Amino acid sequence: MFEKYVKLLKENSIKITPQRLEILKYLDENRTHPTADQIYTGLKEKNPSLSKTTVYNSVETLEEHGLIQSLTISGSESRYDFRNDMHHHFLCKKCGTIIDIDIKCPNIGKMLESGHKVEEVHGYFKGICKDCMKKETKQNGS
Amino acid sequence: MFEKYVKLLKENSIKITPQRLEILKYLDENRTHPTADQIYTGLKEKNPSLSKTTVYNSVETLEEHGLIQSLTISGSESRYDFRNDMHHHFLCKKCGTIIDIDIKCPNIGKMLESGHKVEEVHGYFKGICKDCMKKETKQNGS
DNA sequence: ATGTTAAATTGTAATGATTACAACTTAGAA
DNA sequence: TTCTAAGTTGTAATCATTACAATTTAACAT
Ligand SMILES: [Mn+2]
Ligand SMILES: [Mn+2]
Ligand SMILES: [Zn+2]
Ligand SMILES: [Zn+2]
Repeated sequence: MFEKYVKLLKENSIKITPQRLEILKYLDENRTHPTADQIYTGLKEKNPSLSKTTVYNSVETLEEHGLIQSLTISGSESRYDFRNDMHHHFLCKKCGTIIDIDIKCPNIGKMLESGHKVEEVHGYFKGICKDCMKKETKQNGS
Repeated sequence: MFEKYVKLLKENSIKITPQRLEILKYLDENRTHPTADQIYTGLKEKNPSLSKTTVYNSVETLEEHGLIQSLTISGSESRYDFRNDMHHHFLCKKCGTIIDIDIKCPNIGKMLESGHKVEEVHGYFKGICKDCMKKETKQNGS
């Protein structure tokens, strides 16, 4: 059940705790880029002793070690992503969904020449997602 | 003094108020991507009656009309940019500076094919800026 | 120029996400 | 099994942002 996450934590010399395992598993199984609160609520029922502070502490640790990444796409709250590889995101202003966009940033080469040391790359698009566009079209009849 | 900003507001049919003119001028003259609080503090002395709520209201209006744009690069607070054209940013984790990166995103073409309606494009790089790298090199002697 | 009114400004209070902190618990090493 | 540094928990504090109601004002019509 948790072997995969135990392995991940061990490989990164992070202490193995039930809370961290649950949070990792939740993020792995919920690729919706959930907020800290969504992680907390999603796990609280099966883990009644879980504290929201622990969720914050855990995602911070996991991010520091590069196991997960956090997104500041929405402004009001951080979102967490099990995927730690570089990829872009699309935020739908209508339904709030955050979609993975699997494209590489071709600008990294230029950034390396700039003299700045690049450690993170974030690409965010915002607009109306495909599904919401379909719904709009239906309503308008156009 | 303010003709430029009066013109901008008029062109966009936004009511002209002293506060909006001051805020626009501040953003034009401070291309550091300041926070709402920095705008407020920067103007408060010369405009003692200014309210922080007005700063929030004003930047919201200005952004809605496309006169300025807001960045969610830092996570903890929004930053405002007089430039409204598409460009990328670099956030230095050491000194906190946000630098304009004048490159276009070559991925927009692909996004148009995706079926999603793209309204905003944000590209953020994070790391250590050129200046902070120089200082580090001096210290390490390497 | 004056009056009118919808919109803008202001100050304060409420909200909501995140962090600080101190007491308690536990994972992992010896 | 014992020990202890690290992790967890609950609560309180912080900080950015928003809500709201009273006051003021920009822009338009007279
Ligand atoms: Mn993702
Ligand atoms: Mn900029
Ligand atoms: Zn949508
Ligand atoms: Zn720097």
